[in-house]
Amino acid sequence: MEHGAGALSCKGTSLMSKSETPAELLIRKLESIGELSGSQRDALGRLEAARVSVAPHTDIVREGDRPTSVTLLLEGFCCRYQLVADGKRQITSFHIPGDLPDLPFLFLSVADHNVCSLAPSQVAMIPHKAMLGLFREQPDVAHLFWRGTLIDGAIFREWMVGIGRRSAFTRVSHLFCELIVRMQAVALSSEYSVELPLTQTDIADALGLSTVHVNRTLQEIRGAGLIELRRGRLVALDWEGLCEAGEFEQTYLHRQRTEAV
Amino acid sequence: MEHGAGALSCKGTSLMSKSETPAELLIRKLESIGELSGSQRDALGRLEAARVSVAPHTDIVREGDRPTSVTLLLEGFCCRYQLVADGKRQITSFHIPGDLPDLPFLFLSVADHNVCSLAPSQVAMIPHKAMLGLFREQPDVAHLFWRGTLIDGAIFREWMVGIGRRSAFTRVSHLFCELIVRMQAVALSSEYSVELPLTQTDIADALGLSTVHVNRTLQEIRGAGLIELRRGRLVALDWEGLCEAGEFEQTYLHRQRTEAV
DNA sequence: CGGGAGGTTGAAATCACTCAATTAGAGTGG
DNA sequence: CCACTCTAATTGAGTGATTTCAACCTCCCG
Repeated sequence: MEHGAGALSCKGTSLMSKSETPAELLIRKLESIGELSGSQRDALGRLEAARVSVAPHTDIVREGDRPTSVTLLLEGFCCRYQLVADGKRQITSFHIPGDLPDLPFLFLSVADHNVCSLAPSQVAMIPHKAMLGLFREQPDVAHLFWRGTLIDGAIFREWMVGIGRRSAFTRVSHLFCELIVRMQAVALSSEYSVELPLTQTDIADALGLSTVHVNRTLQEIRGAGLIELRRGRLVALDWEGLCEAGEFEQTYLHRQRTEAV
Repeated sequence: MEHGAGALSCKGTSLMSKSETPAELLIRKLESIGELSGSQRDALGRLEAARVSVAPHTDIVREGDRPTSVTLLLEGFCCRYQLVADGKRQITSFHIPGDLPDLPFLFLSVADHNVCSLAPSQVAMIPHKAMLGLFREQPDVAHLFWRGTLIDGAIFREWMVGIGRRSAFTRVSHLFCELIVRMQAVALSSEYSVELPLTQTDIADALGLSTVHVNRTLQEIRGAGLIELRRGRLVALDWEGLCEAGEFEQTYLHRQRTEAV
């Protein structure tokens, strides 16, 4: 891991896909789920943060940890996961740039699950103290972050419904719909095409399926002409059809507005 | 539904199991997951609230609603649930007295799931305005409520792990462990015995199983001498064994302390 | 041009579901 | 107090979705 401390508003390095600062990304994310005033944006810009590169498949938080800072994903992809007795893995969420996967530990203190990177990633680490200071200064910003964690919860519930009550075909389609909409919201998609560095094993562990079955299900979805998925790129060839196949209703994502592609 | 407005601190009616006010219950709940100062307790006591009786199997919130108050469950039992295309139901959480099942809609505005009672229940309805006023006055209390919703999220994740990766036997055992610990935390259990007004269909819908399979699994768990379950009362005959069978680790519940029985 | 991770395939096994009755229990009204 | 009724629990049999196991293929990367 390379470290680099500094203000969250420092300019992005060459690795940033756009010349955008971490603060700008965070603001964009928050504005995709609510509204910010000028002074609130300013306060967010003053957050201190350390910038870190994370190799793929590296744990960022481990069960039992007591994190002292919050991780803002700048680039890449990561997930939350838990392991069960016999070694099986359940991925409980995927995270894209703009997400704060370990924000819950700001108030839960001790980590009850793991967070790890799935692709080479860049993150900004914001000390808990800085977050709490921001919340004291701007309580409404705290409420917006809270809203963010509540949307996380809504996504958990939606996944639960999928794992518990939907067929493999529906589940996989639904996941793709969700990821596309979420990535659109932070402008990480061109049309209905997104970069998706997931293995079939990752998808299986997220949806409570076996790899073999995910493989066969993907072939079905491809066969229905709904998607194309190769080399880490997912394209929805038939968005309407994919939504229908996934029984996807995006209300649970609680977008303020969906940004045009 | 009978209505009755008044301060949240008004004395409970005859139906209250203990002569405890709604505010006292709420304080007890919050203190099971964190700490409150005297002035914070006072502020909680000043919350205005309307008291309502709810018949069993009555929806309290419906998908698409825009609630304007928060529901504090005083007595009884309720759950969150979602329906899928073919009519199947997934219960995403169970709620016991002290819980605020629709708190998320304070910040999400539009309900993305349903909340309904499973038993005859008493609730206190606290206007959103009153909650927001409390949060303005006592930001740390807001953080404690936030912590509560984060624990909700942790429970969602744990359920996801169960539904996705654990056997029916483990899942059912785990659910019982969780409910017993949660009810102990608000002193609703005597020893390892709790009132549990759930049908096998409810359990099935919560765990992503069929009723038939739940029935057979219960027989197995009973057969192993771990529990007794009749007429709405669950008794853990072998607590250690039940925890082991359910692979139950209670860290995810993030108790401040576990109250003695 | 290996080597390795990830993807694909086939066949057999199984957990859990569906369907369809049957039984038990709690509440109701005569 | 007993039929009646409705809901919940239970049982058996047959089915099916998904898993497991094990092999093989493919593509990327050094």
